[in-house]
Amino acid sequence: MAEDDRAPHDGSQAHGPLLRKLSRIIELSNAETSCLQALHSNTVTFEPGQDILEEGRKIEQAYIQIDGWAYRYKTLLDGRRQIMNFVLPGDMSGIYGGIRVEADESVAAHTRVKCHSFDPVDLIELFGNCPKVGVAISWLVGRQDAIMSEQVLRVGRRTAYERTGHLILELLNRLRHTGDAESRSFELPITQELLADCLGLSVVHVNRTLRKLRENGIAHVKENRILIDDLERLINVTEFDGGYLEPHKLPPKVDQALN
Amino acid sequence: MAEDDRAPHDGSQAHGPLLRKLSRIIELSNAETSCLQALHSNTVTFEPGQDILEEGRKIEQAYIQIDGWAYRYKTLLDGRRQIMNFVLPGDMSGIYGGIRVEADESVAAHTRVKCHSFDPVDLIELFGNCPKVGVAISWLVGRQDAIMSEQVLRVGRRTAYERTGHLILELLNRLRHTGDAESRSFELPITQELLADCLGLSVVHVNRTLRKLRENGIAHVKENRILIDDLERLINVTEFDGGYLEPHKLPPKVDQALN
DNA sequence: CGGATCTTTGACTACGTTCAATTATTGTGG
DNA sequence: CCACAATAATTGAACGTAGTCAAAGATCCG
Repeated sequence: MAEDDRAPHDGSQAHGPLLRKLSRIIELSNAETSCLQALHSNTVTFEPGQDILEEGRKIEQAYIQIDGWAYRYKTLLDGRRQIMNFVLPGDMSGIYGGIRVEADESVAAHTRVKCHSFDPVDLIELFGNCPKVGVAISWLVGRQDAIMSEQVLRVGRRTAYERTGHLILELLNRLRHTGDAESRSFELPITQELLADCLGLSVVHVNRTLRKLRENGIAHVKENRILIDDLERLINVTEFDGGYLEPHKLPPKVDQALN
Repeated sequence: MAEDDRAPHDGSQAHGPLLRKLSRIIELSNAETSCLQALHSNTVTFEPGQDILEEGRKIEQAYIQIDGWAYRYKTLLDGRRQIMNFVLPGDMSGIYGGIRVEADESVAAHTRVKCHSFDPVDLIELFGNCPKVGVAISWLVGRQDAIMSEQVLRVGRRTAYERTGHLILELLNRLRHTGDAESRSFELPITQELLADCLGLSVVHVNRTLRKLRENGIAHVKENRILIDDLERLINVTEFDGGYLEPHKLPPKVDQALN
């Protein structure tokens, strides 16, 4: 799991999970790459349980996550908590810092989390100086938006069973984009309580749902890994269509406009 | 309700709901304003029920909504539908068109909807040519993101009663930013079925929830208007904090960087 | 006026929650 | 290396919020 971000996974670029992800949708020149690399100069580590950003507080730094699992969440006064989404290697936090002073959500590290930090205001300048990188970042933002959208559908209209299965597939696919998952399994270093707070369910019910998934021969958890036993059926049951996660090449018109 | 976008509401700018909203967070020069105005040259009208964008199809046009209610939604195969969010005057649709070819969600007009349309690729160029406008648009994107985030919390962790009340307050506040709501009431031209699909509830339950809200003297619907009878209590019950909707001035550092 | 759509209510059902207790599993210090 | 504490997973039983089904009013509109 712990990965050296200088070691390429499979012949792709050796610049860490963010560039690995971006290289699939847009071709960056050396100048542009180093433009992005400028955001990679600082490294910070957060310990499990530590807050990376806090709802309502000023966003001092933005982050590019390299390793570990974090999550974006909100809470209600009586303690109910909702996780919007997990933050995985290659994901960014706090990018609105230059524009929307206060954080709308909290972000916390669940495992030990390693990330690069930078001044969110730099991002604004980067959009001006390096439009192609701006487009790449916008693509990421759009993708996050699509993920959020699936999250609303999941929590709002899917049953507990569908919900759980669908999230598993989303995580599988997201992790595969950075080389952090095998074809049918991945490391899931989180508790059922986190899962519950992400799925809008109680811990007890998550547990029962996972059991049903296991009993049906669809997927099971073993030693902090999730193993998918019947991928096809899981896809069918959850109506999973990974299109929203996939990198598409940019429209040619845009590529021209940028060169 | 139907409003002439040349007629200022209250001494603010007379350039339609988008500029009215933006003028609260960022000062735009004449050059910048006309930069934005370039997106306002075409006008389209959609009839009730008509699709503005369709999930999975290419995004041909982006839109700035001037008037009417639309909604972004997704459906499951058996007909379950989840509304991500309502699209109100001053909101944009299809802005990722230049970057993410296919639409991740559908957008449909509920009332008659009037909007300006433009080529989403123009938006990319605009970011390069007119950074201040880029920042303004990014602010809008960030705000949408925050709204989505609240939607996840609402649907995932709030009770039906809290959910319904919270959405009412969100709509009230959003509409007030464009002058489309009074201080404690607004035109709600939608059916309970739409509300249900937004709240992740059944129509029947929405109906019962609205009744409870009415019986408790908190809010009631009359002639397609929602009237809030006890604003303070509604805010308390729903733990509503409108911060995520409010325009904040940009950090001074950013303002400098842009001039 | 008549048909269609929307709202409202009742009765019953069920999915998921809560409470409570038991059984792993993990981590820590002696 | 084990004992103990703490955390996490698992299961049962009872409950409750919200869903489904069905039917009766309202309202809208041509």
